[in-house]
Amino acid sequence: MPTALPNRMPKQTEGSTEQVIAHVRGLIDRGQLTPGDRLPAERDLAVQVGVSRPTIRAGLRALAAMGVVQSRHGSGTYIPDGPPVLGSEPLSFLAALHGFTRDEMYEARRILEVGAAGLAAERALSEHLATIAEEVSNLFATMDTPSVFLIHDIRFHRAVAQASGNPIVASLVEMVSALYYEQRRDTAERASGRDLRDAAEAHRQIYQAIRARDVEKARATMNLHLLQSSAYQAQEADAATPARTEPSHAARKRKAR
Amino acid sequence: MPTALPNRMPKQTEGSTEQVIAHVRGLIDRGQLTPGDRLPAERDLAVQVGVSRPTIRAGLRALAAMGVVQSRHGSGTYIPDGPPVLGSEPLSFLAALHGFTRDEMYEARRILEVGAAGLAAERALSEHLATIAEEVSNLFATMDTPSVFLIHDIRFHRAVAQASGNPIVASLVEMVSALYYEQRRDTAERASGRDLRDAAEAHRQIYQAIRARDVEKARATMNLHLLQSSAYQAQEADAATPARTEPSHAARKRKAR
DNA sequence: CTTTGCAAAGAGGTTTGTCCACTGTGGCGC
DNA sequence: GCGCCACAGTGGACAAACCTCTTTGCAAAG
Repeated sequence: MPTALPNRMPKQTEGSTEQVIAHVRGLIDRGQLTPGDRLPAERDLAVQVGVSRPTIRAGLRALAAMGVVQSRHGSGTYIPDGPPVLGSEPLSFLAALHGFTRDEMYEARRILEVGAAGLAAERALSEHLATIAEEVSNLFATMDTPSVFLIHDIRFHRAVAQASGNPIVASLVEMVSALYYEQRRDTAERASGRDLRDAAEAHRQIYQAIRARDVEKARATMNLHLLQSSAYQAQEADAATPARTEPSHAARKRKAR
Repeated sequence: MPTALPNRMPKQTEGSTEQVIAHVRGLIDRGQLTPGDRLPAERDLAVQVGVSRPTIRAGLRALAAMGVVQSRHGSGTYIPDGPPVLGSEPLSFLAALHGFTRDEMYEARRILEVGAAGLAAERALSEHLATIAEEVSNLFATMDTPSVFLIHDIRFHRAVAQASGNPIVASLVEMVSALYYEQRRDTAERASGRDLRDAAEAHRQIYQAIRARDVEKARATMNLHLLQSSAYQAQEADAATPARTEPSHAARKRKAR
């Protein structure tokens, strides 16, 4: 039994589960763990860190909840590859807990996406422009099926965020957009054909402004688009007001302290 | 074998740990769990959900990592009270994994905080103005101690974000600012006295624009302040160490153990 | 030689059982 | 009446299993 483990003493001063997170963080900072890599097996990690396997699992579970790692049953625990992504569940929980309104969400989207559109107009690469253009055409092609339209709507805004060239901004846009999508997919059918046509046209104008490298126009068109979308949805909500909506027990959300 | 027994229905069907998260989510959506409340004890939750206690712990650990709940040893697990907060660790891990640059971080801050400053100029309440003003005076009072100056710097920007009246925007600002603070507190001492004086003056101008309800000026002064801060820090970095960012041995991916 | 099928190894997922550390509170002694 | 302390309840951690899924490689069939 080879003893003399490197970390044996500070078990009590700090939580063991934070040791796991710190250990993984150390591996990342040291460059020994990059996107796409597989982490050591839980049983091996338990030996390395000097804690039990359930503790390792607790730490990995926390990292998975943060989106840092991703466990695949039977295969291993990996660091997600591809563009950086921030989980949207925390924001979703916050929305449920604090009762964020639709207007607040659209306002946050406006701030983020207007900025992203401005950056995209400055530095979008040709591949980004191609992706954006494709989604614009997809929007026009699916105006008759709101549920599919919504998917391309999301992809358009994601593409613009990517084109901003700033991964932090792109991640934030993605996070807030996910919240919008989550709320929207249930009510997408309410959208009128005219609204969808207006929306598609608005997206086209945003694309053209970005393509023309017109920063101010890109910001202005994106701002207008989101303001109009917010207004449309408010109208829909007004139209479909009273006792009609939720299929089951998800209806009442009143606070009863 | 009779399959659908109402009495005996274990959790074989789907991931047990997601059941825990879904259960808590259900409690929140149903309004039975609001900020400040205490969750049932782990042993009780295990009975309610129908899984074992370690599974409950795994779910709660994930929720804690998302910032949804907060466990206090010996007391219980609570839903955090106060303003909504998004954890900053996920963003910190993303920064370490994908090598976010300081410029990208300042750019994200600029987009968010310029928007927040504009909203604050529109609708800041008197209490918000008072907090902002106090931090401005604190900045001028602590120009000789950079580490303390940094604290009030953070508090000023947090106060502006709060004054925006949009909790989503405030949370996002907080998250990105935390990343800045984490990187900054180690190098705060490098700041020159002149830079701190300029920074304090910039904050004062932002405050005055917000107080005057001048939306455009609030946005412009905040934008300028963050651009200048970014430039200052770039100078500091150049002066201190010509090149020191990437981990030297980030190449080896093979486990050589 | 290629393709298909399956079994074994290895990975994460879950459970049961036990003990430890901390917190809050109420009762006991002073 | 006041302060100290023990107790019950809570989260934290460890251990030893067992299960399910994925991967992989080898053998049998074509």
